[in-house]
Amino acid sequence: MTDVKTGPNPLFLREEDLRQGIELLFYAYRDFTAEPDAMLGKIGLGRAHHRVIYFVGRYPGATVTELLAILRITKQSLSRVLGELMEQGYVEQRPGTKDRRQRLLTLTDKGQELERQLSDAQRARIARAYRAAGAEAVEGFRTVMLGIMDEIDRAKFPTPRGPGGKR
Amino acid sequence: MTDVKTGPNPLFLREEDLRQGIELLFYAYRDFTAEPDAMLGKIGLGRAHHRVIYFVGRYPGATVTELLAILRITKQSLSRVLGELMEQGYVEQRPGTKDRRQRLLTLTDKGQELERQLSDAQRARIARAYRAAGAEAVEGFRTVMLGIMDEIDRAKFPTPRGPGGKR
DNA sequence: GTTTTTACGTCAGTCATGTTGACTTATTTC
DNA sequence: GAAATAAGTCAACATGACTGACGTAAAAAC
Repeated sequence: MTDVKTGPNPLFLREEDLRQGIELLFYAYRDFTAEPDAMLGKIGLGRAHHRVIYFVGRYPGATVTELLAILRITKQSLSRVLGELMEQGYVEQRPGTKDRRQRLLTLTDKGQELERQLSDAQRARIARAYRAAGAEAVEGFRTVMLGIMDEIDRAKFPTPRGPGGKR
Repeated sequence: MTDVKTGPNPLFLREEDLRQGIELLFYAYRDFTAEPDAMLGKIGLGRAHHRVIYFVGRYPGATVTELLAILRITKQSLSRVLGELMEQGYVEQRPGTKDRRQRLLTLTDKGQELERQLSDAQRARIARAYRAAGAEAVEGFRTVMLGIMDEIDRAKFPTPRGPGGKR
């Protein structure tokens, strides 16, 4: 108890600090997803559809296998969601040219429009938080979030270059 | 377009930066929840049970209404999960003393033990990320996460006091 | 050139977690 | 005493995940 030893490195981790980290993730994620979820509900879609639309928009021409690796869900789960999105004209697929077994996925115009609307709410939230926090805090955020995620996906986030400015 | 006005503040936000923020949240949360989910699966519980156990452990004597405000789910959803946890001896309730309509929730020893096991995986993940990132980055993480969540719950995270050290 | 692996799809059944809506009981507040 | 609040309950339903089994086409390996 009274674990208050002041070292030269201010980073000693109390129970309290770690608990706070857990809760920050819970609350931030809860609120981060609330707006898109509400929009999706109105058109009869769910969060799973948002994720697929988001990542197909992010990686146009992605294959089903690539999507599965990102989402970490089963083929059967993805299949239903993807099927609904294609049936409703948000996503299209075409056979791969190099490998004709593959289905390369892209967003239709309708899909891009929905993607934009959904992610705009999230982008605005991130932008607001980033602006209020400042560039240095954003770098810290980035570093910690990368440390929280599994190592395997960190390569998706290349080291940022400042805007030619200081440093 | 080309919204690139470089002010004295180096924080100008490109599409790319915001997109990256969205993805950091997705990947970090995905991996943050994976380990407890796997443990819970083995004993026939799910993430919803973890959340209840976590917050009852965090706020011993919390009422059902308080829990509902934190989790933002319906009473009926909570009721099922809470019922299972009580039936299986993880959570207990006793009537409130000041207001006898209330049910004050606490973890049993068994519940505390499970809470510890589940959250240990998450605490270890946070601790690893914090240590690798350093104190300054952690402060930035905290600031940005607070900015992402709705204002209403920020009061749950009082401004940290350094350990009597620098600053 | 046959075998094996891979990419994708599908059918069927199940489970966990959330929702809405209606209604009840006990207790506190006005 | 009436109204509001805290909690619980029943019923029906939607979503998003899972396992397991099986099928097809194409590419890769032998």
